Amino acid sequence: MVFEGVCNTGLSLGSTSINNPENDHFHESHNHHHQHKINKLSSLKFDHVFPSLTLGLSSEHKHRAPEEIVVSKIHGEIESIVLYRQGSSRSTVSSYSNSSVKRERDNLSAEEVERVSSKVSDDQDQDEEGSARKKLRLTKEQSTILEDSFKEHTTLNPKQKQALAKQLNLRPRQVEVWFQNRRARTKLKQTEVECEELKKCYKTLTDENRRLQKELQELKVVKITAPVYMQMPAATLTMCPSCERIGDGSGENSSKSPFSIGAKPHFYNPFTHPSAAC
DNA sequence: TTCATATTTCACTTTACCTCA
DNA sequence: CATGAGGTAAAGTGAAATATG
Repeated sequence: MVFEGVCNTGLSLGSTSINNPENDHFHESHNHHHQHKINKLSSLKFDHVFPSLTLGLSSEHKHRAPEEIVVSKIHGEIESIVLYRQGSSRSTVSSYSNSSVKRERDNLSAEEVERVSSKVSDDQDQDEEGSARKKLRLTKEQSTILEDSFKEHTTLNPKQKQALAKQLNLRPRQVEVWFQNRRARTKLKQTEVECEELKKCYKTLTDENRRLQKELQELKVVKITAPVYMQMPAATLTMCPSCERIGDGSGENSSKSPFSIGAKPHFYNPFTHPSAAC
């Protein structure tokens, strides 16, 4: 049905959850549940792997650079534990920027970017204590690679995430956040497109409805002023022998229904009969 | 089967940064 | 040049779904 094909935009309420089918035995903690997770991680028993391992994590302040723990676990065994610290020039080369840096960056080589980044990071080290969080700005190169990756797959499995993070010199969490936001942007755009389609559909149906109302009014007037058969030449009228209804014997409709009146049915159900535009 | 816990994703929100009037 | 408004994107938060033991 055309209405479904074009007007069914797929808009629906409710959320969907996409599970990653390639989910393996790799686990990573999240910043956004950081305090939460740290508490949980602190209670994890790593003793069988690292008998004397202790996680010396400070409690997180909301506006303080959070640490991140990445626990790689392959086939049930902990392979590595990586501690990241956002905002530290030693832990990440990624590109924090201030306004001047951003303007410069787009025209810089990777090497230069790194230099600028470390400059910024060094600046940040000075006010690391108690400073507000700084926002990462991705370089053009990083964005391009992420976009390319997104074209291939809109979700990442942990291995892909890890590899991409390594390639881009970002933390896995940052790659993950980028994909989350990218998916959200895609969805928003799609919703906007669907909204426009629905608006068009609505307009078409409104026009159709107006036209049909007008036609109905005209038919009512005709019915009041004279019976239909009175307006037709007598020669074109035939009488149904069984029900004694009158119809015109001419035209294409006569073959289908010799007793029908009018050339075509004008009353559409938009949900079963597509309107012109939908 | 039920329950607790861990992980991932989503929707929504906050916040830093950028652009422009 | 300074500044405030508005937009955008990175990151934070809580909840739901799902997997696992």
